[in-house]
Amino acid sequence: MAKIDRRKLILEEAARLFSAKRFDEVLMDDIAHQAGVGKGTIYTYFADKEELYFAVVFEGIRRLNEQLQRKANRQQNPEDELRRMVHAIVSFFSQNRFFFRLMSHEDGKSEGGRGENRKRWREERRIQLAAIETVLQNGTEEGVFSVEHPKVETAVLRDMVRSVMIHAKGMSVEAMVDTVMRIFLQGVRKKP
Amino acid sequence: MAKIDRRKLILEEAARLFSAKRFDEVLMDDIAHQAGVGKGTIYTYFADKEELYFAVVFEGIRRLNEQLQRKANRQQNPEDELRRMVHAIVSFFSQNRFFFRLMSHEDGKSEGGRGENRKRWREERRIQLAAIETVLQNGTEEGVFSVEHPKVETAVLRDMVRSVMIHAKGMSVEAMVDTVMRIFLQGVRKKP
Amino acid sequence: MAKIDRRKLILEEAARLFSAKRFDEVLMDDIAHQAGVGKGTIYTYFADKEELYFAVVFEGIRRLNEQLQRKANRQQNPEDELRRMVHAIVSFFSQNRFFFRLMSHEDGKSEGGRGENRKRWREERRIQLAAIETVLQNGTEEGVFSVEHPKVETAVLRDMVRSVMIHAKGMSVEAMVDTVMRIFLQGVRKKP
Amino acid sequence: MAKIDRRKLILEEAARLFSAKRFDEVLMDDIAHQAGVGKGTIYTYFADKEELYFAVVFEGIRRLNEQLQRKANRQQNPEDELRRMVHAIVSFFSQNRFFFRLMSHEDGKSEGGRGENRKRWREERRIQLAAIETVLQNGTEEGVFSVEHPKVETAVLRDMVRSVMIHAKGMSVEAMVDTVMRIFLQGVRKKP
DNA sequence: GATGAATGAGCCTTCATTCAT
DNA sequence: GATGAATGAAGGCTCATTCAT
Repeated sequence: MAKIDRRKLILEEAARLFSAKRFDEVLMDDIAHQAGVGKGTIYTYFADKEELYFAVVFEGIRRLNEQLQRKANRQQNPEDELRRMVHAIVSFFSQNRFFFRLMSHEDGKSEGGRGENRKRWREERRIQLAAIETVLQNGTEEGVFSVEHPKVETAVLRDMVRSVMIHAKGMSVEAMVDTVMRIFLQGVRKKP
Repeated sequence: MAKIDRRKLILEEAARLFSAKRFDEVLMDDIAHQAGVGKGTIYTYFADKEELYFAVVFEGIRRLNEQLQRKANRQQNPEDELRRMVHAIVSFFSQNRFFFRLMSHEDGKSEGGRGENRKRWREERRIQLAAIETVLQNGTEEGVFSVEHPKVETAVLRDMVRSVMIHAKGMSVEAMVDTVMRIFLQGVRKKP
Repeated sequence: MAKIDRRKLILEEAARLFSAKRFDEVLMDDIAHQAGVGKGTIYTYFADKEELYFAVVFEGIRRLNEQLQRKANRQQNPEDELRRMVHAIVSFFSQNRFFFRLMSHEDGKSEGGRGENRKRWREERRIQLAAIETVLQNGTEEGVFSVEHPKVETAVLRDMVRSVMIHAKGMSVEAMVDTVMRIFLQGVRKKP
Repeated sequence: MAKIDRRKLILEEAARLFSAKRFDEVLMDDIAHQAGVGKGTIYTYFADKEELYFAVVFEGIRRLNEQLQRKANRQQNPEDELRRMVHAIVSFFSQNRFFFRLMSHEDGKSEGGRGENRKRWREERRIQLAAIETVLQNGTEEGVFSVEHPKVETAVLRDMVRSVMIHAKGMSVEAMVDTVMRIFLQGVRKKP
């Protein structure tokens, strides 16, 4: 028993490699070798390099979405719920630097990938942002938040997390969450 | 006279293509063809594909830095100066979607490029952020801003611009600047 | 079974082609095609065109050295032993015109080849000549030969073989051996 | 005045380079640069790289033939005349290592060069060997030499020179001539 | 199912040659 | 005539993909 799940192994090593190098710099050979499987085996689980690549990206998004869904839908004050979600994102990426880098890459690219993936990519991102957006909107309805363009504010929040993670490498998870929340909630303007 | 500057031509078309597709999806043939020069000509100006790629990236950074330097160093109140800089960034990228996408890609990549480029990349980014950071710090000294981690807040601001530009595609430049400034300065927490 | 040895196949066809044309006139495509293998297969066995080229040259030298070693070390009179070796060289090259031409090309070239090959080339040649030199020296000790510069005389003998083979194309192997031996042993001066 | 003869300059540098490297390793750029002329200038004097290459080879042969013709046709004893010719060859090549190497390369090649050059090459070589052959035949008629295959013995003599020059690098011109003459005239068999 | 040797389409790069100055 | 920037045909090499074992 404990039969190794080759698909998962491949996915993990591919994530590690794709996050560290350009698509063309990552060789199927490398992935196979790192995953400890034969090169042909990869093609048992994934149609081609591109499919594997997107499988990696989607897997990352899926896992994060899972975390976000788990943290959301709780009955509590919007600021706390928001903090919980930011915490979930930071935690997730702290433990999955690969996905973090990967998902950053893709953002904003216009082509690449058979439109099929492109489309799914957008959909997954939509789902992810929707989870956060819901919290922002609930907060607005409760008079706690003041958001003018919910979708934009949502994206900005998520990207602030990304930014802090890149530029505050030494910081603890808690400190990063605090920093994001402080800026996002109250801004940097000195209060009287 | 008015001899065509082939180097510039190549750089421009390369920027356009690299911003739209993955590195390996952009063919030297395409670039040459789009730039209306012979394929060999590219190699007169750039050692290889990678060097061209980074030349494009660095050219974008250089131009933006130029804009930022021009807008900064003015004697005025910090909030206005900050707005001017955010405006400069948004304007620049609105007119140079290529560079925008390109510079996003590179951020956060860990390898890729003969370390040489990697190093220079970091340096260029440092210069860019320093221009913004100075404004934030001046504002803090004047008691207008309240920043805890200047470098982080600086990066966050720049990435907020990036985020808004990606997610608020329809918005006017002014509206984008307003959105960024509003969130960055006062946050989304409803004021009493 | 009787699986085809692709490395050998490639080596053989490469020898044939390299001996007939200039290095740059021989295409990797041709070699692959002639050998009946895919182009990529060549690179499974040889790092690049140059390595293949030298592998061919070295293979030729190695085979000839083998022949020479087999013929030498026999207990017999030096003239007969020498004749046996000359015979071995002539026979070998008669059956391997490729190697013959190839090995001639390289002789005397000063650069070319990553020094590594250059060095090995000299070493292989040294071994080859040493086999002949030993016979000359034994003969000298036994008072049968009169050589002043053993290394030079050795090289001259080998090159006489080369010369006869080039310029006496119609001759039988035996006749060529006779011609070489006659000139080398007694010279062309008319004896009284 | 003293207008530089560009054609000669190019020919000289080309000889130097072609003798040191493989045809494909010698770049027209290098030749132009070494000769201190523009790349285009080469094409004013030579149709293409191949023509330049053969012009170099033929120039070498022509010069050597000139030397041989000058030394021959003298009324003197055959051995002395032969020695004078061997001396001429050794001297020539000692001062023109380039041509030496170059002419060695070509010998024995089967293809390469538009048949035109191939043909001329054979012709030039024939002329060269004929000068030596004449002396051998005169000597035979006078009962001084004993040659069975004049053409072969002639070629062998010339190649012995080549061989000694390669393998007795330190030797003086005189010593090389002596060595060649000794072996060619009396052979290495110990006389009683 | 797993494997990796074999494959060849595809692309980067080189460099002989041209031609506007 | 001399030049060298520009050119693109040509070819070495890579690497995703296949398939016999």
